[in-house]
Amino acid sequence: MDEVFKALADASRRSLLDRLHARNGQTLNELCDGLAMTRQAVTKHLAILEEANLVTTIRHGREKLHYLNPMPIHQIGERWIKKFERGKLAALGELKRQLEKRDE
Amino acid sequence: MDEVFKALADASRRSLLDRLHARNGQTLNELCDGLAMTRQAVTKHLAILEEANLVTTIRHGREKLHYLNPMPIHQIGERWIKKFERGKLAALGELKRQLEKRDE
DNA sequence: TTGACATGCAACCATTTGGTTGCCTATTAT
DNA sequence: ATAATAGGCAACCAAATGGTTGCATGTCAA
Repeated sequence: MDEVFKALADASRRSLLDRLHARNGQTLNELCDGLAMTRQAVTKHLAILEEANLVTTIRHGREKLHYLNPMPIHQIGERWIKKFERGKLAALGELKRQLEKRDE
Repeated sequence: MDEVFKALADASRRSLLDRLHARNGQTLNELCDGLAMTRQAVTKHLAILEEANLVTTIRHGREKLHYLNPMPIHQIGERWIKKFERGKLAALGELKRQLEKRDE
């Protein structure tokens, strides 16, 4: 779980996921296109995404195809975000109440 | 958005949010209890959470009360995670297909 | 078979991060 | 008044992070 949060903490990595979301199964060089980074930097980012199981790769000859694995993102939604959804309104209400009390 | 992701990337900070989720409106010292960290380290974490708008504080005499603001978490769920929910099954299907093709 | 293409590996670098210690200030209780 | 309590500030530090460059390797096409 921690690895997933850490992987998502970087904007470049999130944009790589976005690109794979738009078109799955891209090669390393395709994913580099248009990014203001060297290929090696992208390689490192993809390694982190792979480590976090957000991306799965398949070698196909001299190419390496990258596929998005949406499960970890889904799990963060289920196991973490939803916990804060419950009680969200209560927390907001309390926050509002306390902010108002401040001005007494 | 980036600030929120970065704030959530640290396990200590997520645990602080958990604690506030369990009991809202705690003081700095209360939040320090049981953590293997100095008070100053916790202060820094809370500052990052505050910066990301995940926590709002109210001074009350010499105490500083910390309140959870669940909105940024909610927004990440809405604006980011849900995007990957759509097409999740398609992506998983394609992933499976490619993984099988690998063994041909 | 030889050159071009796709990727991998390793060393290096600056900056950020997560933490510490030491001391200072403000508020409350005795 | 004074001691204890709650928190703030600043300097410092080691390790992690995000990036680079240079070179090596494997694979495909002419």
